[in-house]
Amino acid sequence: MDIQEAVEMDGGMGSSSFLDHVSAGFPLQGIFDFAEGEKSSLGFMELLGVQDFGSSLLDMVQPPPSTAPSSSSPNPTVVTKIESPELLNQPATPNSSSISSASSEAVNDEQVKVEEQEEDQQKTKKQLKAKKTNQKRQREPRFAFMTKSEVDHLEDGYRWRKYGQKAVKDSPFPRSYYRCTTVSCNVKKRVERSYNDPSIVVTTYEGQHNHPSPIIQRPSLAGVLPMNNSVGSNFAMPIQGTISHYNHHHHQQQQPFVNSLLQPMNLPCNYGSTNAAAFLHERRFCNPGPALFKDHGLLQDIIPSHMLKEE
DNA sequence: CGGATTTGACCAGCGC
DNA sequence: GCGCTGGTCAAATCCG
Repeated sequence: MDIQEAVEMDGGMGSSSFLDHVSAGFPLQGIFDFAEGEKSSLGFMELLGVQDFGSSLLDMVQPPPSTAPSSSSPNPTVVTKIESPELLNQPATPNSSSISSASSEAVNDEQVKVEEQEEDQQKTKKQLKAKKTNQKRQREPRFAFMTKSEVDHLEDGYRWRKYGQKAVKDSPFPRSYYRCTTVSCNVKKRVERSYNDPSIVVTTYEGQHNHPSPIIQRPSLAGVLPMNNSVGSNFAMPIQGTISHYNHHHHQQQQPFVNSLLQPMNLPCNYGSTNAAAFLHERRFCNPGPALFKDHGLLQDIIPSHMLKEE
């Protein structure tokens, strides 16, 4: 399974290529993919419980100029996409449109295309599935990270127990299923490798942690990790990896689900690193706290300066 | 010995 | 209805 397929599972990646962005030398090789958009104005960040940095990060993660027509202009197509009939071809929720308008700042045309294609491909599955699962399984919001890493199971500050592994169609790499080991925390994640680029690990999180990171709580780590001031957050960015976010519409969950999205969350962090330095970077963004990315100094820790958008 | 991992079986959803 | 696939379960196994 390649990345497209991998993500397609969650986001319905289409024929175009998210992976192209990756392999094309995307500076950060990172994309926040606010494909689902069933959220408020901060999209992924809000999903992650990050609320204070406004659109700066969203802007920041825009692709390089080659793929981003205009770094400063909002992208209306996102809204179009999000509110496309495909997506709304589900039992409409009162919050759908308002939430979906959210992430428009964060993505560019390329991303929108990808997202549209994903959704096109996935819409039928999702919607049909949603109808059926509406009564039974409650799907949690999902988002996926695409991370360049040599290790499959990336350290994200939480403890996971593997509960399954499946061979994935069209991919030589199996998909692993993990559950948060914390009792009463039903967060799951799936980890799989892109077969187009085996160095890329696709990690898909499902659900929200209802507890602090056990690693953060460790004194030894706490002393090392830069938890001071404004860098606190519930979320971490993969340093070298490509980030793809798919906060799935699980419309079958309707209102309760939407509400959950709008709540501050203690979502997992994802790390694309295997080295200590990167881990420290990552941890800092994983720490609970008010403001994330208050200054460019922080941003520049992880984002090339040219990726930073003037605010 | 307890917790984590492995792995085959099972189930549900979906397309044909 | 059948087969394929994703997702989960749970017994067996591994490991510290």
